[in-house]
Amino acid sequence: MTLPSAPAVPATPVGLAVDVAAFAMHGGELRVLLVQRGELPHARDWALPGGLVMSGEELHEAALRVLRSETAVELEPRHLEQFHTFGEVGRDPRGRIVSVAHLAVLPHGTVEIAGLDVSGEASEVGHTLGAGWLSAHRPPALAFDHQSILDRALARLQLRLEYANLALEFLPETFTLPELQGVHEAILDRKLDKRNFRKRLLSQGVLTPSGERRTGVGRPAQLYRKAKNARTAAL
Amino acid sequence: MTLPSAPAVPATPVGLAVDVAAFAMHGGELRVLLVQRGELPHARDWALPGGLVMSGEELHEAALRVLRSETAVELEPRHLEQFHTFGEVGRDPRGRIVSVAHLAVLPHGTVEIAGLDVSGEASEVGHTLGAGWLSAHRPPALAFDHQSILDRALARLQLRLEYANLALEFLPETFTLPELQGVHEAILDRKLDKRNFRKRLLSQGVLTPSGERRTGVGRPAQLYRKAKNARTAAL
DNA sequence: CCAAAAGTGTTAAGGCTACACCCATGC
DNA sequence: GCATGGGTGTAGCCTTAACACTTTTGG
Repeated sequence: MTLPSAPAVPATPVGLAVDVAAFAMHGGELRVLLVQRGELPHARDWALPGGLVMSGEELHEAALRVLRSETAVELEPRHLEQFHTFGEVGRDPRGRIVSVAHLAVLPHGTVEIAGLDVSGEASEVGHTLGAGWLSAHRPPALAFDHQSILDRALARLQLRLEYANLALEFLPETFTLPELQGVHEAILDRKLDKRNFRKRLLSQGVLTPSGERRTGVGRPAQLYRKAKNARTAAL
Repeated sequence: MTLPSAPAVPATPVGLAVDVAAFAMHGGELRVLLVQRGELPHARDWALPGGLVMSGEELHEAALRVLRSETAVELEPRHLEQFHTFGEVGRDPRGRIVSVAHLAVLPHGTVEIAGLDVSGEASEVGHTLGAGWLSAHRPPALAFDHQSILDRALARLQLRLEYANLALEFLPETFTLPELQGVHEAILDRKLDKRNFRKRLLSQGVLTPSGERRTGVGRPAQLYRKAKNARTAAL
């Protein structure tokens, strides 16, 4: 990086922000955390949580901060990664704001604890009318360029199913294979073949049978946990 | 994106920059454009071209501007994409600077025209001692965190060989299959099997024989050009 | 005719898809 | 005993990797 001591054009500061697409499972569906804006522009529209980056703050810290400030409880993501920076000049009517978009994965149970699961009235926190976990594949109309951000977040999440095993981070410590398949299906938004899925996952060696079984309606299912060596990262 | 009207911590502005890893082929080797810094910190060290983003300027425009300001000639990239944003607090000793890193591909002949091909004295332009096209896989020591940026740029470039057909952008309009294979090998930094390479590329249908042949030492080679429908993009 | 580089096919192995029935449990 | 969901195997296809010789030209 070369910083010319006297740039040709005066360098009016550019605002730097983060936006977070935080995903969790609820009722077999993939949900994304959205906030209902309380201020103009786009008042009452839904948006991804976001905010300006502070000067001594790492990008991922800023992402965690905005995530936590939008909900009453302290969300603890299992995975957090930057995936694209949105900087188009006209993307925010308030001025030049460049946003580093992040993808977050929250564990099982998050939706039940933090925020309502449907578009109903949620806890009123911060500068928003409320927050809610809404359908990730069929969200309401979003403010600014947040639909593009969400589209790209979903694409990245789907990539991470293959290369990393990010689906595991959506589940509790122990889980059954049908549950894991449900997470894949919710993320990919399509059905998968049971036998092929089991074959593939078991041959990857990322699952260890816990020995326990989950009982309920129908035949009990074997419980698994993430193997010691299982990786959850990729390029 | 939610911009709280009164952030808890005062939002001292964060500097926003771009850095560019610009690649071109030269002598069967993959080269990257580096500038030798004329100022502290890291004076006389090599670095990727970069600079602050101006307030009305798109990110890709800023990337093009720094690319052009470092070399005498007007470089015209065949491909330019953002690939990661580097924002660690301590990455630049001069203050909080977040940099959106870009990958650029320059066509055949660029190295010969714009800048020297080795680490010798290059044209003195701008705020640097000079610029040069140096080995991308075995570069000299780089300033700041630029080695990490270069590593990641190379990884992205290698990805783009598979999904897009980015290798085509390194070559002149017509080229032979052994030349194309050479580009792949230079980017991947390993040898490929000739028959498998030809089979794969020809079956993709992105190449059209031009009918001409390239003569020289040994048997003349068929010339190809990029097919009309060939794509050069991916996620 | 020799050097140099271009061009050409086959085989084996592994991964992916499609597809239908039996099993264990609770009620 | 029946409803519910869990669990299992095979065959065809395609993709990938390994591997050596012949062809065409210029000098």
